[in-house]
Amino acid sequence: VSTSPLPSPAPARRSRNRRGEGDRLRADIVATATELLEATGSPEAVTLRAVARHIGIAAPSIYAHFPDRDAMHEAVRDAGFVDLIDQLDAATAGTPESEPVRSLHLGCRTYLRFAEDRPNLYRFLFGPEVKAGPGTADGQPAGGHDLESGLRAFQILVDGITACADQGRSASTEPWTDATNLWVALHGLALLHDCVPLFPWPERGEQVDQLVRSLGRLQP
Amino acid sequence: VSTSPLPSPAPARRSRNRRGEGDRLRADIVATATELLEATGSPEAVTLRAVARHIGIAAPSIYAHFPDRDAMHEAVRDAGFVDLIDQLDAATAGTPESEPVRSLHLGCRTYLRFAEDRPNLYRFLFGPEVKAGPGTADGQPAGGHDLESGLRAFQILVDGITACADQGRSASTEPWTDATNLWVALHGLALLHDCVPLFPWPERGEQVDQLVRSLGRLQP
DNA sequence: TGTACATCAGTGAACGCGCGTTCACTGATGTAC
DNA sequence: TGTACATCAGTGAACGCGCGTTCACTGATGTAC
Repeated sequence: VSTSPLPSPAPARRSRNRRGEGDRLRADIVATATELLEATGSPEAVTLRAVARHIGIAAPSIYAHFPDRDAMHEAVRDAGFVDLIDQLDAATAGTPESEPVRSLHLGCRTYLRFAEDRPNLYRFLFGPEVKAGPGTADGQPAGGHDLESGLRAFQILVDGITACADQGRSASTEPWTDATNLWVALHGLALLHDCVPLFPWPERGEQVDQLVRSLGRLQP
Repeated sequence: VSTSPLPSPAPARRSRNRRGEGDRLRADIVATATELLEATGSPEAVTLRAVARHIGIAAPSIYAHFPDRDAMHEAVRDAGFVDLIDQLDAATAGTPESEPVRSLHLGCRTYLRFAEDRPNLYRFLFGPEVKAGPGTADGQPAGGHDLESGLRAFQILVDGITACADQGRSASTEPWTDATNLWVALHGLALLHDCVPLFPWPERGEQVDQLVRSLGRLQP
């Protein structure tokens, strides 16, 4: 019926895990839920039934690994943050300490490439989870979920600017504040880019570099 | 059952419009749908039935004014953009041409206040609408919806920076590019602020001013 | 002034759907003796 | 080596729900004559 790769259920039925390997299904669930999210862009489409269909299991099987749908979503978010931080770590780990400017640019470009490559996942990671009280229909952004993970990624940015300032390559006197501004700008760029694609955007790499220079107060 | 103001349906039944005033229901639908969106933060919660419940009409009555649910959502978006642009126009219209810097700051602060006051609406305005082909489950950001409206709001920013540059208050040589950077930063600030409220944010007004100065290349 | 009638602004019941979740179950896999 | 049995990794049917949408309808409001 559908020709797109993911939303059509897997044809074959998944073979049952051997004893003691039940946790493999958990990993499959998170991976499939993530793919589904990336393909559809909407968390509401990542239902227990849809995930089960694509894996080739019965829907109730998910309950062995997650208490409910929200827990599954949270697992997707957690795994996504791990991916993001891994990529940032990998990108900045390769650069020598003697080149903090290059390292900072690299980090920011990597951040943006992640958001560019996986826009729907990125939006989900930083999107607001509405948590509604039982029986109530009103929702407030939960906020603070994964604050730890976010702060860890953010610290990379602060360290980058600090390193530049230490070597006289940046005029920043408040790296934390400047890093905040830079993060904010990268976030906005990532989201607006894939939300208003028809806008006459400047060349992307150049725009990132410009933001890094301006907000990181890099010397010309 | 619920104590929150909106999600509990209106108690009384709405009195029928007089003849020739059927369009008043349309306005009520858009207003109620907008309120519902702002209260819940999730477009999925803005269902035909929920809107009808709160107005005090039967759900099928909506079909006299909108062909389907998506059309209702689009009307909410359109009305939201009108609100935003009205506020921006009002804010900048009051400042004299001799003070372009103040005008630019005012415009940006107004933009951000809108996003701060109505975060769920703002996120919806600039959020991606996924349009799925019939029968298919995959979604791509529609993009380009309301590009006109967006460009009109954006032009205010470009004009602001140009005016500053004309009077030697900004070092910008490419107002369009600089306005893009500024818009991106404002957007990111608006979204991150209400999505990660636990982050130790700098004072908001100051942060906006800093972004305007840096990205608008204002002279100290 | 009276009255038949068109139309406007809706209503109420019903449909089929996919969803989250529950429940009792099943059958292969490994283990104790 | 054989076998009873516990447990692991799930299954299949069913529930109640809210949803978008359809359909035939209704009753007040205004209008033509």
